[in-house]
Amino acid sequence: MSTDRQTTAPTLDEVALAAGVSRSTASRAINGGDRVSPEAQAAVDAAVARLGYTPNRAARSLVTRRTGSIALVIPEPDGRVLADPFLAGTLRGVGHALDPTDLQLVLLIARPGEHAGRIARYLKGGHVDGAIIASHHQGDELENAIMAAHLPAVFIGRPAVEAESLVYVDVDNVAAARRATQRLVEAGRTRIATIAGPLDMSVGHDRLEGWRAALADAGLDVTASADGDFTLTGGAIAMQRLLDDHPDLDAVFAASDLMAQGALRVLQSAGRSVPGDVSVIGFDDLGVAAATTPPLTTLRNPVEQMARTATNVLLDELEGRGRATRPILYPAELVERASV
Amino acid sequence: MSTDRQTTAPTLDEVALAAGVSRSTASRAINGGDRVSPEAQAAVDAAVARLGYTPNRAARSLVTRRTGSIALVIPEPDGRVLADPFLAGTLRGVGHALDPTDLQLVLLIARPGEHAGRIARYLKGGHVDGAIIASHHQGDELENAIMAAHLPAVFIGRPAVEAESLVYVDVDNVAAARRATQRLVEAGRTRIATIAGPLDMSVGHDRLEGWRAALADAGLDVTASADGDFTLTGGAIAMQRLLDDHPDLDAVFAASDLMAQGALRVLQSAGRSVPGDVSVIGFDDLGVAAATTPPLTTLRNPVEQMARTATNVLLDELEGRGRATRPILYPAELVERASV
DNA sequence: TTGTAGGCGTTATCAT
DNA sequence: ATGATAACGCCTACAA
Repeated sequence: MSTDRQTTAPTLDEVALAAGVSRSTASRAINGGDRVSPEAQAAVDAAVARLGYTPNRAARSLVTRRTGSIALVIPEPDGRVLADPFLAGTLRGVGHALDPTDLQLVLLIARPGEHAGRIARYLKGGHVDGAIIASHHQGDELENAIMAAHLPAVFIGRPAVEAESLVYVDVDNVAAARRATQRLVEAGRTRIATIAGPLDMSVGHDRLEGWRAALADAGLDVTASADGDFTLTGGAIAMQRLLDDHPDLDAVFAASDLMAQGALRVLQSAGRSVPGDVSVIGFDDLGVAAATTPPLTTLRNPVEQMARTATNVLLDELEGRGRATRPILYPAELVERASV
Repeated sequence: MSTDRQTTAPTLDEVALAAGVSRSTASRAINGGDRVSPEAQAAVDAAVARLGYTPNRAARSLVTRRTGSIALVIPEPDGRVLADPFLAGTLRGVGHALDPTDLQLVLLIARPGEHAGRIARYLKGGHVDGAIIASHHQGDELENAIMAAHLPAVFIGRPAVEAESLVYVDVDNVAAARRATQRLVEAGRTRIATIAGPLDMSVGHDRLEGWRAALADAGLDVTASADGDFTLTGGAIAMQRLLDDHPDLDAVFAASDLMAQGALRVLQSAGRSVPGDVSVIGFDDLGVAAATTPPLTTLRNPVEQMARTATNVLLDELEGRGRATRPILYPAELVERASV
């Protein structure tokens, strides 16, 4: 009846011994308990509890050829995304979806200024069972790496390279941007500008397209656009440029709240009141929109939801429950505040 | 000379075969190359490159008894931290410090409403070689779990339970808060309130203490304090309460920029101008301080730096390079903007 | 310097 | 239902 601390972690053998069964039976009892007598099962359970046994992941992984972990890839070369509330939501979503799973989340972040080569190599190295790619740019080679490695993966945001085998979850950016712009039209605005996102990302591209489509529908001019980089400063610079080139603009659709916030400041110092002189609509509603002056009317980006779905899709594939073949698109709802 | 794709990853055996050496020699060549002839080394290197060999982590881990991964623990029960730029900086810092290491970062996030039990269990399970604990509350049991498991770990932020064996990196919160408050005194303010952080976290506690100390030094009143939860809303609520209880206040030190921002809004709607009627100082300077109206004077929180240091300290211990025994404290510099 | 042999802790196959 | 036994891929004495 000694209670002395084992210095090394208990092994399956010790559990088996303590339970009075063979190692194989113990193993079965621990994994699902198929073809195990109730008594054996109970004995093993007790032994496990008493010894505080946890299976050795490495050993298990070696034979099952499963690592028990999936990667969350953030190939942002300049670390920008990390400062974005987008990442927080993504992380939370993935984390929650993984909770019941006992799968580990391995975070892969690109170094600043680095191309995604190292990450691609890692992914191909078989270190993870699957991957979720969170934000990525044209030309980062991730798609090819994933296809070459036959690694189960799902993208959050439409990949730059479209291919049958690449599954993704995304916001319906075109429709959302269109809706936002329509809202501006409904408000009686006629000279509607946009601050677009980076054009090497599908988000940037799609939101710009939605804006264009809505203006085309309304028969309005589609020349007033400038692109930012999803940061506050980028938004401010773009706004300034728009103001210079189109001093008569009366509305702005910004592809992110952060950029909208930058725009707000520039408009303010230019003496334009919002929404008096100029209406502004942002995108995301991840915290900053409610905190600006005036609070931003915006589109709610269901990041967390998307991340959860992406993870579940990946899990389905890992469990052999089949794989999604079509993209999954979420709508982004309009949130009315005070900037229109 | 066939170039056909292997469907399974190459093993050490195949590398050895291709290089014309034994498995052990190949192994040595791959791990540091000690006691390997130049020719053998070259042959192995070539084989590795040609085959695209990557050591199987599980197999290696099984024999070395090292997992090759460390955990970043975020035991925030309500997911709040995730929305905070603090996490972004921490992540970046840890990530960078890990770059040259080929150690994996495993992210452990508490589920909402959950106590840290599951995480403690995971840590004790020997799944990681070490841990960095990012933000934690009194009573989350992490300290005990870590001490019991003899797991190398470094806290970012002073742990609630103080113990010799618990090493941590932190901002010198007391000194910083004191400096901020002094600045307010220097500006001629005499009725200086504070919006404190959560008091079950050492940060909250320490910054409050700094504020008290400075006021005591100046012989001023120390009754005007209310605590928030590091969120914008929490800051706003606290500010309102302060205004109700101490309508004559002329300065506020908020323990975070987010809370300061909330305070700013309440002050504004109460018709108090900043910095005309009331001076405000925040804490963190992680993006929001520069974006408020007016821009916040604040204390720069060197999160990324801290995270990097914490990681390096952990790495030192893992490499047997000894362990830090005393806490490492960083100063937080005052950043002058326009709210004082 | 090199190779041989044994073992790390699990799971999986196959008799029993 | 149970229990030997053989991998899984790698590292590391130890012997040559």
